[in-house]
Amino acid sequence: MTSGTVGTSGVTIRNVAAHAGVSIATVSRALSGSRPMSHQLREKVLASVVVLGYHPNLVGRALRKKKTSSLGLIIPDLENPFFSALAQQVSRRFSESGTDVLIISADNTLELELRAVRSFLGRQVDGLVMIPCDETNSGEAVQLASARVLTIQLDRLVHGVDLPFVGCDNTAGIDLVMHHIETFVDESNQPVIIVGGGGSTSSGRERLQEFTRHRPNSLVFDGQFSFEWGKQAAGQILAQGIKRGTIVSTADVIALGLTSALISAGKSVPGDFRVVGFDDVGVAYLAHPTLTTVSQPLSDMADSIFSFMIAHSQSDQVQPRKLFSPELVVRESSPASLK
Amino acid sequence: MTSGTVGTSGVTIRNVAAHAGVSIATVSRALSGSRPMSHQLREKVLASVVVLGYHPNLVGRALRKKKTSSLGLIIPDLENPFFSALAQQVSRRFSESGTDVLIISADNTLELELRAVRSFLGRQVDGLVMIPCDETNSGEAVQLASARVLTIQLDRLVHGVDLPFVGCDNTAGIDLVMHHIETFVDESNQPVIIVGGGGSTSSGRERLQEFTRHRPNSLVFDGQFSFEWGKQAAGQILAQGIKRGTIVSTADVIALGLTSALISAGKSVPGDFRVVGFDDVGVAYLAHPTLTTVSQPLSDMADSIFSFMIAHSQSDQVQPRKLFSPELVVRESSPASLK
DNA sequence: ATGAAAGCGCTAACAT
DNA sequence: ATGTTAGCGCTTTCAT
Repeated sequence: MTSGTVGTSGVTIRNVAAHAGVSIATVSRALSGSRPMSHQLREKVLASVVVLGYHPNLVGRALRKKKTSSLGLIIPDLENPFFSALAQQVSRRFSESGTDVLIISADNTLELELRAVRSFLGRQVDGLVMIPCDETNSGEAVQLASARVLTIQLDRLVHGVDLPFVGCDNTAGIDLVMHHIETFVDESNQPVIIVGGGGSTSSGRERLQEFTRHRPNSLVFDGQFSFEWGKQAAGQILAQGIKRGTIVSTADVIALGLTSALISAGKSVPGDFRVVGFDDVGVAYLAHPTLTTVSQPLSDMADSIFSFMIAHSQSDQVQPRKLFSPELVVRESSPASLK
Repeated sequence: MTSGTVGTSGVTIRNVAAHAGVSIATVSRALSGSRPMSHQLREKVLASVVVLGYHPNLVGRALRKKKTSSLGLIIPDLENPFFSALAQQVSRRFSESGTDVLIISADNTLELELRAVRSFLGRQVDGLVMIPCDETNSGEAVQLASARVLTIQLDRLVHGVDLPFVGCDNTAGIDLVMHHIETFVDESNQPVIIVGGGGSTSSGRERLQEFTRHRPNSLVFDGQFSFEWGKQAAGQILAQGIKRGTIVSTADVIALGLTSALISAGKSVPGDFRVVGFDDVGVAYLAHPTLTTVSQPLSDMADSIFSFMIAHSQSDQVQPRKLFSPELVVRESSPASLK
């Protein structure tokens, strides 16, 4: 091989040093600005960098500095629009400050989630943000992570582990929904029906519990956080001969499935069935009818994660759980009017 | 500090070697199985690994092996459901074979896209898959990437760079749509209107071109790939006093925005306006009415990327562009019936 | 079959 | 202000 023209480049700091006629330390300093140096020499080095097309090997740098300027983000499912939106906010917030956010999807699998944790730990990320897959069974993954790197749980809290958490005040969110219903719904005409997303995540469970606390005698259908379950639930409701109701669900993806199936079955929303969601995902306002739902302050949550990561890397105080207050967004599927 | 109980662990291969009373080379071999060794010794080493809670430092390994067992995936926008679905498929395919897929969102910005490329190159990913942001201006990022690592463009082709590409046969997709229209639509009653997603991406441009080739005299509205643009386009169409039509759009996100705005304005879909999308994103079948659209074989595309990456790392043959044939999915927004 | 030692690319002491 | 050198954690020759 003559001179690396193509392929995996392979031009190192040593090549740059040789080309510029300086030591490798000088090259390093010219790039980082970690020490004062003559302007002239710096220019010379920078010129060589450009000529040779040098790009620093971040692996070498990371090994030496024990720092990667990266944050790992593990999400259960890329296709859930709520998680995507959350990921986008976190990405944006850290990008602004020069930290690369690397995302791995756990594909709703505990095995892949654990592997993602191992991968990120091994790759020496400076911090880890995870939306755990499961309230109890993600414990191993979360514990492992937090024992080795600054870790924060997002949206879902794993049972029994006392670790930093940023999420939404689910109880308050449900209370907003119930207040809306008590104000605008004739429940003798459209009784409350609850459709949950399963008890395997904290947010799912908390929301479901608060609903049943308000309406202990209401019908409850419980399944997963998916469009598909929403469709099935609608089928089950109709199969029971129910003709009218106010269906409150613990996630927009469920609510959208519900609405879709109800309308396909010839029902009117909100005429026959009112439907209320939770999360305010982007498509909620595109649905027909547009979806009444609970909106979470995603951007504030991302800010909070960022602040915590910064603060913690300096001092060593524990972070309690940080809950953000959601807001009710009233749209067509359950309007602010009687009937 | 006494003995690392908490924090960034920091137990290295050397600690394991000391604990097991062997050399670090032996530990390495016990873990990798790269050389035959006595069963007894291996067990001893593995026991120490467990006792000490050792996890290999992948940064050290990568520096030495010049291989990271990771694939970089750059997507323009996490919140676009089509990209999310594509990312999920790619993730799944590579995960199965032990390669970690790390995702960075470019947040629809050329600057962030370039930074993502630099980041992945610096982190020495074994391969890079990118859905470029822009047909022409992503050239720098794609060129840089491909000069240093095996890179493949997904879904969108950057103009003028001759690099591996996996995508959909957009022309064929539009032809399917036009054939559907010619078969089932009375165009004197519902004339074709075209709503594009802008000319800055290859798929957007190709689809638009093929539409206008079929119907050179049709009205054309061009914007971006977003729900919001779909809503605006509907407003523009109605503002021109148009009462009926067959609106073909170059992406589902646009079609969903269109449908939403049309129905809000009191129009019937497909009665007044038929609407056809492209991509078949998950929510397309939840919309009201459900969306007639062109479906891409995402899983096959992911397989193709995987095969190519494997093949290329062995031989060195060039990969031509790989185009997959889409299928038409007929739903309610433009049914297979006249009127 | 096992150990000793070199070295991947980089930064940070430590010299000068 | 600049150069020399040690060493981050790991794999892989090269010895034995």
